[in-house]
Amino acid sequence: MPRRQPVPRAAGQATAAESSTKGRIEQAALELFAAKGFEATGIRDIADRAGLSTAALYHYMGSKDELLVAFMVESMTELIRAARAAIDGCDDPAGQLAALVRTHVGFHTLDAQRSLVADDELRAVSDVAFTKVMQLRDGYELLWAETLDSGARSGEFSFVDARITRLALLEMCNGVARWYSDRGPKHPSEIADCFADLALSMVGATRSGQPVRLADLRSRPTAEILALVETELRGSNDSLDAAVIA
Amino acid sequence: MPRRQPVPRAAGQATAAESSTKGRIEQAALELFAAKGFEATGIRDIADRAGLSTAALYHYMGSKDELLVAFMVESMTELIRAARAAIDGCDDPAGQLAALVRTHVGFHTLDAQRSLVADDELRAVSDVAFTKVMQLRDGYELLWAETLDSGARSGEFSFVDARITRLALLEMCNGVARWYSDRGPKHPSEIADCFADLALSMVGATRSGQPVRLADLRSRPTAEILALVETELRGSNDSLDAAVIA
DNA sequence: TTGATGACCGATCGATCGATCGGTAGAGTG
DNA sequence: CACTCTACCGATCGATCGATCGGTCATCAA
Repeated sequence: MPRRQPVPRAAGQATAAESSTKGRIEQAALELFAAKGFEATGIRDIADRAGLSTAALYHYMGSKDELLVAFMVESMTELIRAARAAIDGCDDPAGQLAALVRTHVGFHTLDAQRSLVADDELRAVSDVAFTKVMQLRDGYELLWAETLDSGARSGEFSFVDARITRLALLEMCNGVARWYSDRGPKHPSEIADCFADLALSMVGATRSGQPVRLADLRSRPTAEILALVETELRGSNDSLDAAVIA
Repeated sequence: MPRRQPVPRAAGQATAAESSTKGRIEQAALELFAAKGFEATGIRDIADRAGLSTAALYHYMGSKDELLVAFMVESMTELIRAARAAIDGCDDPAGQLAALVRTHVGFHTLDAQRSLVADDELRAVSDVAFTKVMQLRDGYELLWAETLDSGARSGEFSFVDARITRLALLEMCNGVARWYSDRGPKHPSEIADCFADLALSMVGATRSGQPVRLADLRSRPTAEILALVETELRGSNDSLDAAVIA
């Protein structure tokens, strides 16, 4: 029975997540976690999909739990970085909100599986990792809270309760990863734009009495924001290249 | 070791879900499914929490899967009935939307655990049950789709895409069961009102050019809608009484 | 040619899974 | 008193769980 050869890889060359054995394992695990849930996915399922034995899995990973935690930490870290970059230099609340929403929705469409797992499997991780992921999430939600607060203070936004509005916004945007399909009728950028308008309406964004829409904003174009998201996604999907470059 | 006596129960008397052994099992299972997820919950966990042996469990239930499916079918059926009752006699789209949102949010706060399980564990049920639950859910979402469509046709609503708006609304409302706590600062009725306003803003509800809020509607009061929800919840939480009455 | 290293596998560990068995205690019925 | 029924329980079933063991084969540097 032939063994798999080590994958030749030139430094700096772009490498898809599935081309390395470790990448194949992560991709297999991600697909199964997203489709069946973490608890319902066995290591034999992962091994089968990756085309390996269960023993070989442990040559590349620590444990099933560590795999999940890695997905979550990576996902949240990249999302935070993308969001910071998207609102950077944007000082009006409406523009910030539109940037946050489009970044979040872009992330949840372009990497729907990892986003879904990161959002929904928190209860499966142990106390230590749970705390770490929750801290990341709190930091991310702070970006939203600050944007909503500044909009409310300046009078550009009007809503009854900031906390409830933030929770509603975030759940609405998280939900994208639950129904999005790349075979659906809408491109991620269309969905992102649509959600930005929904969010602006939701918070009652107005300027000189008139409702503000995405088209009215002198804001970063959606293509630019999605490019930011893709940069973050590419950054971790092949951590090998990052190691080579460093 | 003393055996548990059969619980004496007068016909028609109100009976909390936990007072019968079957009710205790369902309550225990529900709490665990909601907290840890269906797959992560073992029948030994359920038995321990209900104060029984695992063998005794099967005196009252068919299987772990049947328990889950029952939760889902009950939950969806009651939600549909409550929603139909809430929009009954309400012919303006804004009033219908406000009724749907408040019913949904009421349901997801007053029975947060069952709502959470019904929404999030669909992937754990087998093909046959999956189809059945999906049909129920499709029927429910049709109520929302029709309301959004009629509002768009009449010009009272304005949004870019009806499907995306519906999905965003539903995910936003489903999310309530994920963060609601009865020890939180807001009463279910306050959350429901807040969400109704968010939804009306989101769909761009206007009347003669002015934004429509919940307070502007000649709509069923929230207390009345929550009472409808509670009636539905009471209806199934003690199926024993229903059997006695029938 | 040898020795080290990376990539992997077959076999198997103890634990836990959902579910079932043959029972037993006690209340109710005739 | 005998019988039935409900309400359970201890023991255990085969299956599957995540994880680990001691290997084997191929590559490559010395």
